[in-house]
Amino acid sequence: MDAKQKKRYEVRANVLKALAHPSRLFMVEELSGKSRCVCELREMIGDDFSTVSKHLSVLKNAGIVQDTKQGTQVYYSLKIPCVLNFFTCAEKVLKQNLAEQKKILE
Amino acid sequence: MDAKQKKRYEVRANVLKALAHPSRLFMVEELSGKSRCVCELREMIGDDFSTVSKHLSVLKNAGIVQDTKQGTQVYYSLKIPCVLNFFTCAEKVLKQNLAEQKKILE
DNA sequence: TGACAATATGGTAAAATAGCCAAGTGAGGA
DNA sequence: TCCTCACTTGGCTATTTTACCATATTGTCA
Repeated sequence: MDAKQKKRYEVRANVLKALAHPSRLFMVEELSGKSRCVCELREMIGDDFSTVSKHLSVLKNAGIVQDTKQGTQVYYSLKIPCVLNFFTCAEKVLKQNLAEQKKILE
Repeated sequence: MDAKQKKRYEVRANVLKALAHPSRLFMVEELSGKSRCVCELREMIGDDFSTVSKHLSVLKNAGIVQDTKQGTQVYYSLKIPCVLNFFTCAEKVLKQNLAEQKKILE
């Protein structure tokens, strides 16, 4: 791998890294369809305001979500809907894993 | 989010986390189509043998790849091909990001 | 059997990440 | 204008991740 190729994979990995956290994954799914303000997400997740805010900025920096101010509130929405495909695939991986674990126990 | 839902997202995030590293992403793409032995992957990546081996075990533990021994070599192959979709989507995110950066510079 | 080749594993130091508290910002209402 | 609400940012510590080196392990071949 030369430097250029390496960079290519780094950049891609960063997108995945941004998604690879339970709360952020939850947010992304929650933002599919409708946009939500930080306070709504915070309530659903239950973490500190600052924690939720930082997670959102990670997603924003990765280019996955976008934000708009509406008065005193900030609304986030999903920018690239295809990230939802990750769920479908992750689900497949997990199902397969479960199936194999069952097989071992039989 | 109750404990059960939290667990659900944790498990999914773990699949993504396994993919969220440049070398591992490279391997997954490289393993699409044909299987490769550790030494081949090591040569392509250029890291230490132990490093490559550990990356592979991360992918294996996540259920993304599988391995078979052939004599003294270990061949890895992709178990769940849909992970390749990640690339397509990550690509879209990146393209969009680039397009926006260009807009800002104009 | 002994030695070597291909991997895996344990240990460890450095870097990155997560989540809390406290302090800062900015819009809207009293 | 001052206060408050909805966030964001900075600072800090605990945890996780990464990648190397050294040390097993395991199969092959002489």
